[in-house]
Amino acid sequence: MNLQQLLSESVIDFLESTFKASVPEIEIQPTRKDFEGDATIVVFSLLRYVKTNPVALATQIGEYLVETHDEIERFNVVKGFLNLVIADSYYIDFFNSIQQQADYGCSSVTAESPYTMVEFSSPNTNKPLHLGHVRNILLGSSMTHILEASGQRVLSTQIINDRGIHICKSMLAWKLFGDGETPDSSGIKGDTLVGKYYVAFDKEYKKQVNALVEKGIEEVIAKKEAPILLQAQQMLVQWEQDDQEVRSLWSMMNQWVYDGFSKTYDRMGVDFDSYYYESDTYILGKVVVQSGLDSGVFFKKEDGSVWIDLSDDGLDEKIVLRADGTSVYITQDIGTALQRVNDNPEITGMVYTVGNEQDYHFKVLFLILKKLGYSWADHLYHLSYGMVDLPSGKMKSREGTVVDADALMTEMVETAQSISVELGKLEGFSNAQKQSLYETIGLGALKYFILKVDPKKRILFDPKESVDFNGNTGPFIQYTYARIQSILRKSTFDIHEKIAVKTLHAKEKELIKILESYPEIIQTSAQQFSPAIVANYTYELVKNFNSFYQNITILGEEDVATKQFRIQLSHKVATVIKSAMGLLGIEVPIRM
RNA sequence: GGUCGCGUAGCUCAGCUGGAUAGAGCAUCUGCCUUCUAAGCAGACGGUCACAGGUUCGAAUCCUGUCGCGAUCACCA
Repeated sequence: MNLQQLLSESVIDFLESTFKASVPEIEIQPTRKDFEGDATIVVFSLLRYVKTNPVALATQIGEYLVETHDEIERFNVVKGFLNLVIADSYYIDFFNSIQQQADYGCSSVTAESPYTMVEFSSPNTNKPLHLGHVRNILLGSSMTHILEASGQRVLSTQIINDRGIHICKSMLAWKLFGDGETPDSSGIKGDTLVGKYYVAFDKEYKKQVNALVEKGIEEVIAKKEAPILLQAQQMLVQWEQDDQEVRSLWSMMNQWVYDGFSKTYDRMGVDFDSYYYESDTYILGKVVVQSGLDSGVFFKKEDGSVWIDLSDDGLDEKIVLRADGTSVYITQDIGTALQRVNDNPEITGMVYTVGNEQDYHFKVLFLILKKLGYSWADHLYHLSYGMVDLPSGKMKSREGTVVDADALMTEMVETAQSISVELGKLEGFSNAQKQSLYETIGLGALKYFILKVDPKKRILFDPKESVDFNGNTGPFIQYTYARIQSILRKSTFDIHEKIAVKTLHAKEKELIKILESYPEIIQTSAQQFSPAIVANYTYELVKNFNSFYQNITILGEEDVATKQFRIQLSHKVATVIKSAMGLLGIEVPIRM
């Protein structure tokens, strides 16, 4: 039991025995820094149970606690606030207790732990990943780490939208204008190459539409009847009919894209435990629809289309199968969900990382799955996030106003390089070391920049201003970590040896208090599906360490015990920084 | 129009299970590199927490309404 719980129970007992008041809970919060003390009990809230004057009550509780708990050194009362001063020995003991724990903050997993599948990225196969995917991937990937640290078993996955008219467009354009170009022959990354033909299709399509309009055909009709579009549609039909030539072209170009994606994922440092392809799962939903039809969850209209009535839940009627028996989007999602549980029967829940423009879709999907009666349907979560906007407005892939993920990473790494060079850092490093550091710093800046913002909020991303390296940023945190490593390198102490310190400097105490809250931060972050909580916590820890670092001598301390304690404290701060940054998928360098 | 989300310093964001005088970074200005890495530290300046009501000892935080921005309300995915 921690001190908070101990004090809280103690106060409850005290109020019970002295005032015959049964108080359900005592909330203890950190004391504001302008007041003396470490923990504060707000007595106002107790006045409901004990009719008395707040100051008198606070004083009584304070006296009782000082008398009964060695950890409470003294107290002061300001209005209805009881500020408790906790003895240094408590913090020192606490620090010693966590000092050896390598995985401090993380909960262990048992066979009974929840088993969650996290879906993220989920790209189309007709174009490269862009800035929007970057946010998605970073959020989803980071959540897998955070959920694991909070004590869950986690599987990461993605559903790849590998079928449909959009891929046919790329395929067709490649056939028409490609001249046999391949990633190998051109040296272009596979996904980029396929994306190039998607743009080529659109260019030709627009040209044809304009030509038709000039001939006096209405624009609406021209858009539907441009020959190249009809050809693409024909190709889709051929695909569905299993036409050998189309299928093999499709396989080949999709493979190019996967090879390209996998390079991007590698560079970002993310991976997946499994992959699902819509071409495999789009039929499965239909089976579920049939069984739901049998059990009365769905109903059929005269034209043969299948619907679900969600009006009792405040939503509309929703179609789940077209009159011609083909799937709609939600049919596929139902099928995919089921397929995943079939493949991994132990799954107890799923997380979908998808932009907030699909909030309604997931509300409907989850409700349908619940109505179908699946046990895991109670643990579905839509990790919804805001769009990434550019200063120029919305990103449109067809208009070339997207920020390509690969180009973005390269740009970040180059920025890291030019700033490093300008500052004259990294002298004496080999070229390979430098390059690897630029990569770590540039990507750290990008990842942190995106993850520190509450997922719900929109991000305005200005590529020109790029990303800052000062203040609440990835590089600042990495830099602090590197400095600590430098101290540890220069110190000759054994970090594991126990030492006896009697009193704490205010900055030391502050650091220990922040370390104390780390396990709670991980849990909150997991519950709220927000890596931003971990990110902002890490910044606070780092900021406090920097203040400590600049204002207190560590290596130069005369008193050996104090010196050693400070080194150990620094070491622990470093391990927590590394752990927290690991949850965000960000590397920390030993030197920079 | 219905539904959902957002609105906090000039800018980018924390804080939101109700607590004391509202928190950082950037930008602007002051100091601090012969001393553990100055990508840093210490400080100054900067606020009608969109607006109006309500709930109560107490509201940026909870409730209602208004305004602004965005998303969504397809037999698209």
